[in-house]
Amino acid sequence: MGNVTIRILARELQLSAATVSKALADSHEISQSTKKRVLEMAAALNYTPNPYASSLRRKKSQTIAVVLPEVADSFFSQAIDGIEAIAQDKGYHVLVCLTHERALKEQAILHEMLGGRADGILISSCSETTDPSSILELQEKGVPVVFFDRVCEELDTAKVVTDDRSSAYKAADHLIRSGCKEIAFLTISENLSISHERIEGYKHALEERGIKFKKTDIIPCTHHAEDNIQLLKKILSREDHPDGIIASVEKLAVQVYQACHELGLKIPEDVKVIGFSNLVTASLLNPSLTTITQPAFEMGRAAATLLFKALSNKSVEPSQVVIPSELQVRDSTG
Amino acid sequence: MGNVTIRILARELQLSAATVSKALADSHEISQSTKKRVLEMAAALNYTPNPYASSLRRKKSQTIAVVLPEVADSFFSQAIDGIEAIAQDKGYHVLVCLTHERALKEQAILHEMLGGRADGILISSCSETTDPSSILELQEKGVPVVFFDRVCEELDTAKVVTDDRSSAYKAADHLIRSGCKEIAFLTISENLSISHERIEGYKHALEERGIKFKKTDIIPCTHHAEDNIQLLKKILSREDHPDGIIASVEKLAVQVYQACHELGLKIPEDVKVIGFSNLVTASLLNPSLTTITQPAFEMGRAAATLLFKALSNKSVEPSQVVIPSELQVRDSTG
DNA sequence: CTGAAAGCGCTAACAA
DNA sequence: TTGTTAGCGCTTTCAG
Repeated sequence: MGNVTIRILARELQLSAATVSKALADSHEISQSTKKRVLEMAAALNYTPNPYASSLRRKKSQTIAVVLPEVADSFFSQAIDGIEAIAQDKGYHVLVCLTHERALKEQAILHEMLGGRADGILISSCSETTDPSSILELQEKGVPVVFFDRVCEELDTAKVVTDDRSSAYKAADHLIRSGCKEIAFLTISENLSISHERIEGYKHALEERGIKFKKTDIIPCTHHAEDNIQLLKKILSREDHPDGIIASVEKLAVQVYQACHELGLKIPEDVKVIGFSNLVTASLLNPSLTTITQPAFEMGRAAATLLFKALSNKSVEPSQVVIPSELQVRDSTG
Repeated sequence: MGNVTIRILARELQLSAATVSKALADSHEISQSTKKRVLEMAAALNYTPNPYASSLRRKKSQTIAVVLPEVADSFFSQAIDGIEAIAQDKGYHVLVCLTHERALKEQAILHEMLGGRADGILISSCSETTDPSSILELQEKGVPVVFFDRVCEELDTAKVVTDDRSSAYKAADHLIRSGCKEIAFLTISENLSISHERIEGYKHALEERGIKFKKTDIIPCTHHAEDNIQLLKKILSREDHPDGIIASVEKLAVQVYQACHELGLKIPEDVKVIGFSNLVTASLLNPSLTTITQPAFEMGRAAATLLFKALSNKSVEPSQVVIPSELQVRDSTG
């Protein structure tokens, strides 16, 4: 590889490696003139530091890991943009680790993080049950962990969430006001904190409006689009199908549209639809989709900001930040 | 940090560090019984290797870097999913580096990669001009670089692209057959290889159908949605506005819809639209959007596969893989 | 202000 | 089959 190392720079400059290292780090104990010489030589020889040597020595990787279910989802990709904006600003790298909604994968990733690959972790947990042990170990080791969106309630970490419960309340309330009598609630996993919160908000709205909650209106969906569409078609083909649907996950909203299209059902006449979604195309859909829009980018930024605060303070305060979502009424509930 | 190291394992087991290291690597020169003991002790003490020590020593990071403009774009996020699927399978990590379409940022990232942070690089270059020097240096250092989608023509690297030229040809041809007389072509950067290819295909179709190419029909757009929408509204407000639009970038297709909505223009009656896009919602838009759908996931997979081939072979053949896109005719050109 | 020495945790030669 | 030794490239005392 014949790489240019600090030693080589030092030899060329007739200096010690230590001095060169300090000069490159802009240490105050090095004279301006030496710094200048070092920097020039570094540029001339096209020196690039070996990050791993530095990490090993300093026990810091200048890297944060983002652990999340997938990236092909508007919420997550926007959140990554927010995270990355902060990280880049702080001179940190972002390792993206996808769990594909598999608890085992998530555990493996987190366990691996114990090795010190990342200085801090941002996580939006997968829909299967989260095993808190690795998280706890990470915290014990002083690796700050910040949950965002899909948090783990049992854990005492910093968290960034949106107002899931009241958003779901608003969604359900809006549907009821629009005339819906039976509202189905689509979810991917009931043991996910946000699902739970959202279901509570939904229930609350029903209660308040004197509609009795039917357990069968909570529709557990899968991660397979086709299966969901089949299921939705079955439900929507019934004589007494729901006249309102809340899709608590972006993808599910799309699938409802697909199912309706295939069945020839009219939105909002036959069924009104509202989705938790960050789709840029929401307003362009046929019909335009009423959404609960989450502040994805801001949540990413906020989570990263909390993480870096923990990283500098060394004190990991388990604060909780709530950034409100917004109900955007469009034609699908009109 | 009191981390469990190989030395500690060795001490507990009354073995040498080397033996433990080899046992953990499942080396053939270690007896089964010793391996078993080591593994058990490692599990008992919850040992996790320090990846940076290993990287430093082996001069391999087990990490690949993906350098791309942004992640909040269906093409890129799907491509990442494809890349990650392969990387995870090979036991590699994925560092996502965003350029935000800034050439300087891209250069900085690539330069930094010279330090050995990643064993290989996947890149879809930004829309500003790419400086090939860092890429060349990386190649000289034996770091394989694979371009995908937005390739750099001057560089002799492995590349994964789609059939941009013939796709654009098909798009333009389809519009002409649908009755369009003047077709605007929206692009974000003309010095981007794919823009160039696509424009060529577009020109070719015009020529073949006896429509004279007007340079003013190539509309250079920006990365600011609002600016683009203003521009589009200006163009579409003209008496003699184009009756067909090819959006060569996913976001631009969405912006055309927005501009038309705001102006009250009807798609496809007033203007027909076709977009290079991987939007899952394309078929649900109002009206459904005719697309050139790129094989994003497959391109990601293919690029990663090429990279790993280079990583194992040590021979970086500058092969070029072309995966065709698909014209999906929908109502926006009906 | 500069340098010498030590070592982060791991692994590759080489020896035993 | 196991152990000894050395060192990846960097940073951090501590001494000069």
